[in-house]
Amino acid sequence: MFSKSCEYGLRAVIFIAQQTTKNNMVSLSTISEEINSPQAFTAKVLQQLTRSNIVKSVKGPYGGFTIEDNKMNTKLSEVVSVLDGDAIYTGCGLGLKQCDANSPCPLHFKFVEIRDGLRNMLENTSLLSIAEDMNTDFTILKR
Amino acid sequence: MFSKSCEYGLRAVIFIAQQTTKNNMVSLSTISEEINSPQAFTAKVLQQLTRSNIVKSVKGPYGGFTIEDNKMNTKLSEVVSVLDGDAIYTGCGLGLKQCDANSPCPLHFKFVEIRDGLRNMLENTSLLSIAEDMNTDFTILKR
DNA sequence: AGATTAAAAGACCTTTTTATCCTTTTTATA
DNA sequence: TATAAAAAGGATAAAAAGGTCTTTTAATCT
Ligand code: FES
Ligand code: FES
Repeated sequence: MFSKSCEYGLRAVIFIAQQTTKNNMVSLSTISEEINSPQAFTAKVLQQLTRSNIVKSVKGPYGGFTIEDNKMNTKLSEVVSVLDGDAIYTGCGLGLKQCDANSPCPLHFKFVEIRDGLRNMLENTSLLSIAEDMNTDFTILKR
Repeated sequence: MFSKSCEYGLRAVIFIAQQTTKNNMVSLSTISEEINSPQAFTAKVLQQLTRSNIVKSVKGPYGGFTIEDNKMNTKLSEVVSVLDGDAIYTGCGLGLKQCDANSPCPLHFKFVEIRDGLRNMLENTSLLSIAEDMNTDFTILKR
């Protein structure tokens, strides 16, 4: 479904969001331990999210990653879009160069339902809401 | 969503199914032209589908690929499963080693809905039904 | 100022996926 | 039986994804 970059990125940003609700700045090494991801590779992913202004990075002692207040309502769809592009929201399920309801592939109408379901789910899920859920439910970010 | 192998495989098998309803045996070169896919690569994919007994291949002059009557009710889910495995039906959206409702990731319950929607759609769509649809609707397999 | 801490950036390596080429095997039919 | 058609199979190559390592930049604390 998602690339490894995107999986790590989502787990990382969710972890950072959750820690942000507790006012904790978290370092790369903490993140990669807590989400069980390769550290150097995760660094690359976080750089992309930093450049996209989804997370904020702070260098030096006591530095790390955090999410600014007004970014806590970032939707998961934006994170996916930054890391995997938006082919997943617009692409043809059978790989035609573009998806077009006016000359659809045989799977188009069934596929678009699923694709839109995914997009709506991601567009309606903010980092803040996930972080709040995590503080009440028992959910995990590593296994 | 799907790998290139799977996209080509789905398009190929759908094309073969449609031609099968007209009693046409189709050659690799015809298939790769009609679905606009790299011929040699498509050959590899069709070999997998042949070994999985989803399509039948016939060597020699007037040979090619066809689908036997009792295989026309093969579901798209089986084709996807052969070519991409079933991680797409069972895997965690955030990439945890396994998806488990008893210790779910923060996206689990929202993700499972989408994932099951996709699986149900593919499990309920047979080659025959797609082929029949194509004979009434205008749909395409190349662009 | 100098030492230390931590992220950013870029070069590099490895594995997997995608794709091509060429030879071999099978088979229909002239 | 020779020939041509067509799939099968193997070797290889190119591209993309996944991952590591080293150097640079920035912040903090003596
Ligand atoms: S054209 Fe294939 S999904 Fe829309
Ligand atoms: S545990 Fe992540 S989707 Fe089920």
